[in-house]
Amino acid sequence: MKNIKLKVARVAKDLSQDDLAKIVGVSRQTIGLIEQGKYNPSLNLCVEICKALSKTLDDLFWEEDEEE
Amino acid sequence: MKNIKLKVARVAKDLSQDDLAKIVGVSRQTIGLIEQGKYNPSLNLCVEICKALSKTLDDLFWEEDEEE
DNA sequence: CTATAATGCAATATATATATTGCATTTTGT
DNA sequence: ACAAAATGCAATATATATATTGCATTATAG
Repeated sequence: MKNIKLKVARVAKDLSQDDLAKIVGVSRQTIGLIEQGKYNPSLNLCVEICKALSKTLDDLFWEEDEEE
Repeated sequence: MKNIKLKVARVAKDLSQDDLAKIVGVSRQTIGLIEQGKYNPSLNLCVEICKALSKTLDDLFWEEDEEE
């Protein structure tokens, strides 16, 4: 499923996908695909994204009820 | 770094690595290596582990200050 | 309305998470 | 002390996250 919370947190910091990608050291596509829910990032990448956006894992990546 | 919180949460539920592995649908080695901090699980796997242990991502996988 | 930036999408290539098997070592129960 | 279970470790194989490039589309600024 799409990760709206991530997108909101990113735009709240006035960052483009490309900006965030550079900060956390991945490609723009990776950020885009994560926001679109098209894949399953690694824990380390999630943590880096959280730090870049001043959030925690639960803030951005925890869904109370998830379907696949 | 080793994930002590994961190990503690697992033994608190009286589960072996193999038990937990079966519940979340991965191999025993995968659980063992995550506990030893020898790799970087996917977000989906982290979420499944959390659910199996009645914890959240922040409970098991968030470290306030991490070094690599 | 037009230029530019931001995002989506597709294809191929690479790195790495995960599976599998087998065995060694440690831990636990009796 | 012994048996059984739990864990660690190593090698090879596979699936998939991620990189890279290029182009199409959508949003934003002038």
